[in-house]
Amino acid sequence: MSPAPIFAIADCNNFYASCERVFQPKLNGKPVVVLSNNDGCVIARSNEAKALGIKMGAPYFKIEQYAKQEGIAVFSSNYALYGDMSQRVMQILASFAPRSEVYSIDECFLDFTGLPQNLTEYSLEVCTVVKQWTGIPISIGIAPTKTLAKLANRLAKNGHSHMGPVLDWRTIADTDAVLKTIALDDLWGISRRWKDKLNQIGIHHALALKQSDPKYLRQHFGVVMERIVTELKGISCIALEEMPTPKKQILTSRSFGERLSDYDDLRAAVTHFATRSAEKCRQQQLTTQVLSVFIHTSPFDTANPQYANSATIEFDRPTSNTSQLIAAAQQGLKRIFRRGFSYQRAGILLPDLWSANVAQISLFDSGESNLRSDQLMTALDDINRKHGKRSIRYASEILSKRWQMRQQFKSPSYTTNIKELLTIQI
DNA sequence: TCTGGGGTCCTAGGACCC
DNA sequence: TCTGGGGTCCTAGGACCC
Repeated sequence: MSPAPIFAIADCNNFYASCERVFQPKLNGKPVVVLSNNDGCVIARSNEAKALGIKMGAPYFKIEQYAKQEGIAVFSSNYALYGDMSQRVMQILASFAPRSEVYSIDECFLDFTGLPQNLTEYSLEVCTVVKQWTGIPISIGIAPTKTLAKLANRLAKNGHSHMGPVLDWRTIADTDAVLKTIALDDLWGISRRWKDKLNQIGIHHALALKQSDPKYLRQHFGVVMERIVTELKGISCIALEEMPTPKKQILTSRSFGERLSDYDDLRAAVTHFATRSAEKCRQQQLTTQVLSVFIHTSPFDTANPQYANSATIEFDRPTSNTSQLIAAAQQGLKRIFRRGFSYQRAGILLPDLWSANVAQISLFDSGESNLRSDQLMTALDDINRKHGKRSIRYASEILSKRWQMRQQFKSPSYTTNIKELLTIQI
């Protein structure tokens, strides 16, 4: 019989805020927040910012005054930096376990099954090494199921562990007493709506959920809830997934820095999104059979007329060719664009992806023209990698820049752009 | 004036076939 | 033409995650 599984989840504390601090150590101990794209709302907060009452998702314009008054350091999001820091952290974490699963930009599941070490001490060492080598503080939760590991991690983060940033669920004397104190929406996979629905049938905390009948819950909530209950009981049914599963869809979309009503501005935006989508496809060695382009006005702008529409274009054969995606995107946009609206957002969705290797070749295709266009795309990607993103672009993308995001407080891309290296003055 | 972006999974219901 | 069951495929929408 194989040993009972042991999962750990390592989670970077306030990840985006911590990344910014690595390069500005004077911000240690100070409140820091990071804003979403377009500097719209708060998506990451240091502990000090949380203590000041800054809420996750708070619109920036509503807290701007307060932030200034309290001396909160504010950053636009810098995904080049966070992505690169994430890779460094993940690489270190993976070296501490036979198997690992990168779960999100700041979280990684580790398989600790059968390790001979004292797992609490071992995990404390992992935290120390990650902090020393990257500057990023992490917490680790350990348990027989992913759901309980996530919970243990949360408890450790909130200071409920005697071992600092690490909590092994199995060292807790009375786990049911702990579960009784846990709100339903503090569990992985349960959000406000389900919490309310569970409340309605008399389930008010994690212990009550654990003790309820999985089959009954399956009928009313589906198989996802059944799994959560089973995992709370300590029976693992959500496995570690080492191999990242190939993407099933690719979405590239943005809110604009300002409202747009001109066709040419939207065309430039949509061209950019199509270009990015094609690049993502090629990076992941995928091709797409279908492209869908959508535009809409702001749902918050109730004073003006609303409009939203999308158009879907099918290709003769699956492709990842930038020119083809742009052509389709512009064709679709022409179909759905209406004059007289203030557009807030547009995007490109590729909902039907194929592995580039198994892409079917249509009967009437000449193999040679495919090869030539593949070579052209490879050359394009190479040049842009070597000389910086966007060195070579399609003309219709650069006709307008008005759609671009507001990023008032963006830090340099210290680790990914040679021109933005950290400089130190002595 | 100002409210993110990119995903996944599951389910229900309709269309269609045998 | 009618009746009925069972299966598959597709899509839209709802729920969740970070």
